[in-house]
Amino acid sequence: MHPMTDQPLTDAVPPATTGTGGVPERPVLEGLEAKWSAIWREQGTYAFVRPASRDQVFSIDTPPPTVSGSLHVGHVFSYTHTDLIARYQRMRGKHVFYPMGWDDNGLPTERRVQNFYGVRCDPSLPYDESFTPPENPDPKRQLPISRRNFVDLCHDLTAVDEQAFENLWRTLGLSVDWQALYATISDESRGVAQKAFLRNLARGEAYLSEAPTLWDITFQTAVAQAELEARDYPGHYYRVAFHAADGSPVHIETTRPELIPAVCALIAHPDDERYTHLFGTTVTSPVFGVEIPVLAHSAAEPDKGAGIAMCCTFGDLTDVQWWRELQLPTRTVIGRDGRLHSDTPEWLVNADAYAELAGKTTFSAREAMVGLLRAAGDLDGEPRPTQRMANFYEKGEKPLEIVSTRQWYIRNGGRDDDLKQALLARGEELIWVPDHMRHRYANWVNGLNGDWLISRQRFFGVPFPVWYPLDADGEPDYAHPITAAEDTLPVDPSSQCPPGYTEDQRGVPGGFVGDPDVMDTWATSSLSPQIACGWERDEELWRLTFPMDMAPQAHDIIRTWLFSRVVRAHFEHGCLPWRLAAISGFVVDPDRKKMSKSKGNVVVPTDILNEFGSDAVRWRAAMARPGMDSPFDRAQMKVGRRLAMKVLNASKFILGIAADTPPRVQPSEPVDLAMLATLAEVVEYATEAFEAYDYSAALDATERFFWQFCDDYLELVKERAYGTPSGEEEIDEAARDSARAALRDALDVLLRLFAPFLPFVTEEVWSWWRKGSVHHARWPQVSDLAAGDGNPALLDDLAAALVGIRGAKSQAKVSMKTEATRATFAGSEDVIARLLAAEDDLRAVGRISSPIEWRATGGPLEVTVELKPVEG
RNA sequence: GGGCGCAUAGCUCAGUUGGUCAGAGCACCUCCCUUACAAGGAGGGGGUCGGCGGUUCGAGCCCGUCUGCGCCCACCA
Repeated sequence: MHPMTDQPLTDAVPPATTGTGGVPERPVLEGLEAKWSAIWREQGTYAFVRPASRDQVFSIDTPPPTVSGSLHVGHVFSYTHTDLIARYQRMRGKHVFYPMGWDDNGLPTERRVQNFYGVRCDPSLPYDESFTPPENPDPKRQLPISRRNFVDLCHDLTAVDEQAFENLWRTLGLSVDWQALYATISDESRGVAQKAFLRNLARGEAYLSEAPTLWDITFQTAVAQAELEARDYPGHYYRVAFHAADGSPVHIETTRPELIPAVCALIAHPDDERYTHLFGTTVTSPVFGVEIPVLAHSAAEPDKGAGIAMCCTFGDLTDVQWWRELQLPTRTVIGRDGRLHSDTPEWLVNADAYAELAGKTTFSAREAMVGLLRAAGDLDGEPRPTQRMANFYEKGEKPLEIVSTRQWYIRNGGRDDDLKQALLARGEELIWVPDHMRHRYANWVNGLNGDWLISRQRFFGVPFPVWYPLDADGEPDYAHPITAAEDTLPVDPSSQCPPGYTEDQRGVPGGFVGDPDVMDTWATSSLSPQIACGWERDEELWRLTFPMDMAPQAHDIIRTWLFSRVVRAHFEHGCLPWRLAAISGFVVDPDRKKMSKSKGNVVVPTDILNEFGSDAVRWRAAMARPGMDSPFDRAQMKVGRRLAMKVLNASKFILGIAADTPPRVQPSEPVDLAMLATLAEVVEYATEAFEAYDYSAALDATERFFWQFCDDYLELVKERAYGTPSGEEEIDEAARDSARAALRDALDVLLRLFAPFLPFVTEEVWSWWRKGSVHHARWPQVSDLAAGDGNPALLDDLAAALVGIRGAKSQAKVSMKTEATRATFAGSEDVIARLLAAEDDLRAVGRISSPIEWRATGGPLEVTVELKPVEG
């Protein structure tokens, strides 16, 4: 089925073969991405082939990117980091399960569809079969369309977006198995999300509750704690007088005077002597004359504002706490659209004044309220400007309101200490790379103050698979939801009817109504392991891949995606969803600011991939260590490009000399053995580094060796390997073949060491002389290198000797090919002894025409060179 | 306010258990068009390893402390 993946791992040094392409005259980087990504696709190079047992598998919970968003270099870097590990594991012989997912449901897609097509969803409209989107969309005047038409457009647009994402990933060379592709809006994903939800519900881990909820007035949906973002928000302090029974004023300070009609208590700290005499008494509110109790609560902070606060339903989360713990009445004035109710609240004593506020936005109502307070003489002094932090929905632009709504929750330890401790223990159990990221998890779990709100009052998402029976008055019975049977999933309760009912009973007394909400996108993506690994749909795949090996992701979604997956797996399977979390840093702009669209500092990945090539960009990504933020620097890309080019050129050179060296020919010269011994150390080091997920260290060691290999070793053995000595000496075939065998073996190993980082050039070179894909070649081992008793120190000595020779020529400002008529090497006995073994190579590279003089001085290496005077 | 991380050449960063550890690349300067490579090659200048204490025969490396920077969380009175 997959010819490339079914064949055994390539031997370290297979019989020399000439690849189909052969070595080109002038190798180039251009076109390698297109060429090899097409071949990999055709040959199924990265397809997951199921082995017999779990321990042969390395499975990866790939982050499903939000396809309605745009990718920037940060994504390119972090996905590359995952791919480096995947490729390493594959070369180690693991069957790598590396799926890709598209996160295409949810609010981001809805927003993009609204803007792209100039439409909005109106669930009350009927489906229009002949609907086509407006030709000239006007984002300001969005065309209302039915829910089904809207969802159709969401599917249409995500399909286009997903193709662009796939193309980018293929160009970047991600070795994902595109057969294992999933989308969070697919039937399968919806089925998994609904099934997991029903299981949670049956076990009491999910529940429906009417409670104060953080509410975004723009999107008109509830949002979860994990989606909050505290931002600076300018406002004013208003000093407002309430009135005690004896008429004396009690001043509070507020930034939201428009909430005065919603006040249900004044609250101060029990120990605050300024207010102890008022506890248990009542005051009347300004303008509206409502009688308000003055109460004590320890959450009141004496040094904040006036030290006594007005508690409204609801201004902030502290209000919710007071309202709950002091059992205060609910006096809601702000609606789901963020405007004050048009109807006058019945608890207001002086109700007429409310007409000034009714139907207004909070902003306008505030202005009007200040006018009323001023007129009543209850505004003390002038408003004072202030800058405070307010909670925003991370995708929203207006501060969140708190409104009481009925929502679905999943328990997450926010209201249950036993569960919290169990989830903290899961965080302890998980291996984190880098390790300190575990603190962010613990920090977040410890700070939870409520369960996980998963329902959203939106349209493009996974519906809740429940209906509610309607009583004789047509009122839903929320306490007894009708759940879908597992074998009917996925279901859409707005178009399908519950078991035991018929469609004509929808919405009529005694009938039923479908739950209108959808799950938040995290409620689906929290099940990415269950979706990708075939939970209860493909038992064999599940057994082979779950729990997964690695969860790669960036640190910003530890509190959302990582935590929610832990919660779901803990409930459903009683284990972690993976062994290890690999946390990537961000790519930041040169000023170390996070890249974001609004700052205009985003670097478009396709641009740099086109300009420098994928291998170059991958090289730069690999330089960013796990978890470290990395500033974007265009100049660095050039370095990666140079490396990729160097691999092509050096390989071409080596293969021109050594491609046909028979396998039985083994290196024997001390210089060659020294080089191989050094390379063996690199193999050892790089392997250890990869085992510790430190791809940067593996690359660093490989690259360091490679440059020295090119600059020194290649130059040293060039002439010997050619077998064309300049003098009249006879060709030493054994010495020549030693160099050729060493070059052959070194290249073979180097290509494999570089393969995870530079998949395109290494595959290209591999194809010149090897069969199969380098990406299925076995990861190199020390035993691949016949280094014998080679001494790595010799290579360093030679490097120092070369610096001496080259330095002399450089200082004389002459060409490197200038003849040296005399050369003296003085140094410690050890060094001289070692260098003596390479005398011929040194003479060749230095163009030294006379015998070298050696002196053992015991001091550091000193090189003296006499140069032939330049003629003319 | 709580937590975490970082501070080494102009820039980006390595420096594994304390003993050639003062390094690499970029940038900069000089030179070389050498038959793998001019989007190249060779050579070179450049840092009191954030400050102050301490442990030690010896400290970028360990401990304490201070300063600066970044990130996460909390913070609408």
